[in-house]
Order: sequence, then structure tokens, then C-alpha cells
Amino acid sequence: MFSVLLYKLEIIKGGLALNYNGKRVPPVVIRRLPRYYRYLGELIRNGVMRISSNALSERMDVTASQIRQDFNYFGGFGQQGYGYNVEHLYMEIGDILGLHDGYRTAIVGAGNLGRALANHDTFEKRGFKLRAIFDNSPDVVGTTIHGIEVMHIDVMDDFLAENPIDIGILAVPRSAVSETADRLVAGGVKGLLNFSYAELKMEKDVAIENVHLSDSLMTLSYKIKQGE
Amino acid sequence: MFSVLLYKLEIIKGGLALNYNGKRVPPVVIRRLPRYYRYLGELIRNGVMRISSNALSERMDVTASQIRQDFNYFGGFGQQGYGYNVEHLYMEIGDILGLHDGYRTAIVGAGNLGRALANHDTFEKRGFKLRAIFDNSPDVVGTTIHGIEVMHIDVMDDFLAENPIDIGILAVPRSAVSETADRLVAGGVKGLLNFSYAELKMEKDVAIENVHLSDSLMTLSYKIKQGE
DNA sequence: TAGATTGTTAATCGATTAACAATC
DNA sequence: TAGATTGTTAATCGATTAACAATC
Repeated sequence: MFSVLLYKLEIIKGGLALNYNGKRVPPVVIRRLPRYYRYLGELIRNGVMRISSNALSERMDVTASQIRQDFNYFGGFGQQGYGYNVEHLYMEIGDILGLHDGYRTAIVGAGNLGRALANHDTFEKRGFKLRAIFDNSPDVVGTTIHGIEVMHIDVMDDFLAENPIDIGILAVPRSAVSETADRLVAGGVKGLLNFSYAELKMEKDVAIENVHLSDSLMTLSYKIKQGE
Repeated sequence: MFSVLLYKLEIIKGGLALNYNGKRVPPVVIRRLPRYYRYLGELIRNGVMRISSNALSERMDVTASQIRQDFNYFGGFGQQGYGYNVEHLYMEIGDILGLHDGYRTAIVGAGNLGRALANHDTFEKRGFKLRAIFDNSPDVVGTTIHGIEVMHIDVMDDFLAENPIDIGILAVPRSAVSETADRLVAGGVKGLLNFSYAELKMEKDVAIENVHLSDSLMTLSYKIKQGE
């Protein structure tokens, strides 16, 4: 009873911190996982079978200590005196990230960005399944993007009822974000990837990632202006 | 003399930390500036003239303390008993970010993503000037995107020599990233915004921002899988 | 003036790095 | 076995929050 209280307290206190096997994983560690995944993929392509935290740290420009700490939040995948088996580590991190779960996605908004995202092969390569594209413009509805026929946004609710979707990708104008997000969540979507300029917040318990392309350009601009 | 040494040491020790008026600004603060800028823009659109750190903190889901600390790295823009003048703050942050410097950009790679970026209005709204688009495919060269005629990548070096560009935006396949980046830097570009899957690193003193669209999708996937 | 709210210092919290015993 | 390298604890560093005097 008391331990349950402590546990809840932990969740509240941790804020955005996420749990893995009961362990609290700092968000900053989670955000590093895709980067590890990327480098490990490259190592595999280069035929590297095993790697030490030290060798990896040199390639990735992080400390070996951090690498070992990070992996240990998930149980530690290495072997003393040997290092890490690259393929195994790659698999494990893919597992942790849910890349082997075949999450189904739908893109809402088939403008320039929506089309680019639909054609973005990396999403598929990472195991995500694009199942639908929606738009409200008669010019686009009915056209085929990446082998998928664009549907009218009006049929979205019905479609979601019949075809469960895990992730909604928002590439709609700022004005439409909030309503679209609500409808996707009502339709059972578990997570939202938002590319619109508006920052998305939701009451309901749904995962959200906001991506702001112009933020990166502005950060770059700062670096240039202030002379790095 | 000694203080110069201390100063240099500071830069080295700070790693990626950037300086503003001699003050060391933590990278994490810089990355928050575009977000402030976004919210302030929204306040202006809503006709809000002034705001306290407290009121802003509620909207943005950060602490008022952090807001005041952040702004103070740049000198503090508020007034005791009053708060912050929204328009003034917006201007100041825009200044700090270099948004009023009219940085000229060129996009390399006119595939789906490159085209989406060329049409991404927010870049323009933030004061960036798109001056050229390059590609190597005969199918695209000569076509017009967002009012700009796509040039062949072969003429890029000559073009850069005649028309200074500040920021190179990379939307090329992974295999071409490194060479393209080198050529842009040789052509005098001061910063690179890289959207390709490969992580870009440069020897030379040039600002870099890597954007990995799939990283956000993977982070979202983790949140869904581990139940936030 | 009194009330509000900043700018700034001090305290706390969290994340990174260092160190080393465990062990393959 | 001896050497290498992890997993993990302890030390350091940095970032966030709290508190309050300064001041508009």
C-alpha cells in the first residue's frame, strides 16, 4: 500500500520521465536511443560485429561512461572484457523503441510536407506501416501518394473505427491541428507526431511529439550570428 | 593576458556552449529561445501587450523562474512590477536569434523533402531568404519550385562564388551529404541544416544542425510502447 | 505610496563523468 | 590465466527551482 503510494509519487515527481521495467529512465536518455540506433545501423552496414563503449564513444562524440550508463537503464547488453555485440544491441534498442511492433500510421494533410513524409522511406525502414493519408482538398483526394490513395478527411472517423491506427502524423495548417488531433484520439490513436507550427497539448493520455522544423533553423541562425 | 587564457579555457570547457556578450549561454537555453519566440508570436496575434513570467509560465508549462533565468542570460528584458512588453521581447529574441539579419539560404536536393522545405512558409516568415535550389536530376533541373528555378548541382560552386549564401539546407541522400557539405563550406556557407539521415560533422568552423525526422517518430514510438 | 514583479543569489535537483571492483 | 571491458557506485558538474531584495 505504502509502496504503491511511493511509486505514484515517483511518477508524479519524475514528470515526463518514462519507466522501463520499473526503472525510471530520464527523458534525455530516451532521446539518445534513436541516435545510438542510427550509429549501430551504420556499424552493421560496415560489417562491424562488436564494439566497446570506448570505440563507440569516439565515433559518436560522447563519453564511454555515458554510453554504459545509458544502456544500463535497460539492463546492460554488454559482456565484460568483450564489449557489445553490435547486432544484438541494435535489436535490443529497436525492441525498446517499439520498432518491431509494426505500429500503423496515418498522415493527415497531404500538402508538401505530408507528401514528403509519406515518401520518407526511413519511416518504413524503421518498421512503421503507413496505412492512410487524409486531406480536405478535392485536388488531392483520390490521388495516389506512395501507393496510397488519399482519402477525404470526412471519412477519417469511419476509417479509424474500421482500421485501427496507432500513430497520427499531423501535417495540417496550424488552424486545423487541435480539431484533427481530437478526432484522431477519439478514433483510438495512441500517439501524435505533430509537424504543424502550433504546439500540441492534449488532456487525454496520449503520447505527443512536436517537431518544429523552423526551430532548428533558428538555432542554427543563432550559432551563426553569435559565432558559435 | 591571464584573463584571455581564462576566457579561452572557458570556451573549451563549455564545449558547445555559446557566448552572448561574453556570457556563456548553455545550449539548453538557446534551444528554448525559438519556443519562446513562438509563444510570443501567438501572444501578439492575440493582442496581448504585456505578460509576467508567471502568466507565461502557465501557458508554456515551464517555471517562471526558468523564464526569468533564461532571459537574464541576455540581459533581462523586463521591468519590475510590470513584467515583459510582449512586442519588445519578441523583437529582442528575434535579434538574438539572428532573424533580422536576412540570412540567405540555398536548398540542395529537390526531392520530396527539399520541395517541402522550399515551400515551407515559416522559414520566410522568420526572415530567411531562399536564394537557390540545386539538384542533380535532369527531371527536376529547370523546373520552378516556390518561384525559384532549380539549378544543376554542377553549377553550385560557381553560383556560390557570385552569390553569397549563409545557410545551406541539405536534403540529399545519405551518400551525398558529406561531399555536398564540403562544397557548400568551400563556397563560403556559414551554417548547415542537415535533414539527411547521415549525421554531419565538419572539421571546419561552421555551424551545424542535424535534424532527424525519424528520431522523433522513434521517441514517440517508445512513449507509446512503454505507456508514457 | 503599496503592490507587483523582476533580476539575481542560494539551494536543490538531476545528469554526466570518473573510478574501480566484478567478471568475461 | 592475464587483459579487457563492462556494470555500478561515488564524485563532479550543470541546470532548475526557490527565495527574496531591488525597484518599477
